[in-house]
Amino acid sequence: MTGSAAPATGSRREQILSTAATLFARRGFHGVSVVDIGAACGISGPALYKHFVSKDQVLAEMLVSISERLLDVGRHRVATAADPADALRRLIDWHVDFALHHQALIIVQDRDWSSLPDDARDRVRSLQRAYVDLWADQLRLADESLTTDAAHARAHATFGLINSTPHSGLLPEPAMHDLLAAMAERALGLA
Amino acid sequence: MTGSAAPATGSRREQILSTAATLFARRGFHGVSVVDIGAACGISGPALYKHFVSKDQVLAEMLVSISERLLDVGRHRVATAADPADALRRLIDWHVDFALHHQALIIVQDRDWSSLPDDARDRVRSLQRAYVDLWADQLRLADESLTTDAAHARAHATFGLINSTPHSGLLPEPAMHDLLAAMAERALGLA
DNA sequence: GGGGCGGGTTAGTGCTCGCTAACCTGTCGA
DNA sequence: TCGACAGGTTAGCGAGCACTAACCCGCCCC
Repeated sequence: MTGSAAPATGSRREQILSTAATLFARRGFHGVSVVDIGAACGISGPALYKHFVSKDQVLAEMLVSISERLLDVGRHRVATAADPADALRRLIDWHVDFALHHQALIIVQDRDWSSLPDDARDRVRSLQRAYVDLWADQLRLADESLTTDAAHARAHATFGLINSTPHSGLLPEPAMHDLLAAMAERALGLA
Repeated sequence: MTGSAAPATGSRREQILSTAATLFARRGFHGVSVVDIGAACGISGPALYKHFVSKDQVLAEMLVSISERLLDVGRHRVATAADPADALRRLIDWHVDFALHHQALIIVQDRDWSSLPDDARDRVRSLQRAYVDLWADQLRLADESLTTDAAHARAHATFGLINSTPHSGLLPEPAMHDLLAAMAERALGLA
């Protein structure tokens, strides 16, 4: 159930979403005005309200949709895996891929989630919780001595490792992918 | 109220710094007003300007001082290490320790550094660069096949792993310390 | 015992922001 | 041909912000 009755052709809408993501990543949600967003899209200021009901909603739509996507694809990867260790490797691969291709969203998600309106924040949090659980479940299947808290802590640490990529875009993409995936696998003891 | 046994010099200042760090971590620099900071300190609003020249300066002082401390202690740990692998283990230990005891500062540092005034931002960035170099140098000494870019990327990823701790304060502190240090060592191939 | 002063107060200023109002225009279906 | 409407414009409002001004009060030193 993604964003219900959207007029399928949202090219301006999507331009706004991706432009806003970049700006939010750079200066933070509260550091970017609707005039800034408009200007970066070639329109100006209040024209944004022809497409979104509020500035908050831009953020909300951005974060809800990526949380849904992370979880959906993650679930699919787990479902098609051979065993827990394989599932974890496929989760790592997916998360690294996502982080490398959506660096701005990664930054915004963990910096500005607290600026979300209440309902969207609840939704994002429950999606994220489900995503962490997905990882934690596989971790516990792969190592039965793990408590749920320890499994969650390991998952969070791995996200931190992978999500660090926007802070150091030094390597070309395939090399960066391999490096992060290898480090994550070793960190989780899959090496 | 406060009359007795107050550590005389700068106590208000430091109360403001630590209170502000907590608030900035929770809602972001731009999401916290000077009135909020004052209220959380038991004084109100503009009283802050008796201690700091601006709201920006509160952030600046906070981030510069922790960047200096990270680097200073880090350098000392390296200087007193037996070999590169030992140095890396000691760096990991120090960073984990710092992250666990200053969770708010960790969050603020990588979320709000871009809100710093120019001079402070330059200073923080150069301190952080020196700190990353400290790690990268040891990584290259421990593994001579590493390029400098690859070493920097590994260091950043390790920071991401360790700095994830504010996102999951699930485990008691010593257990969390051990878990993060072990994951970091494995991620860097020191296990 | 009076004055400098550190550290607090409240009132107010000017700016920026999110958002609304009112208006304009090109496109397109009947 | 026309009129509805999607998507743009500028003007302006009200709130909230960082910061200043002006004042106050207890403490310490001479």
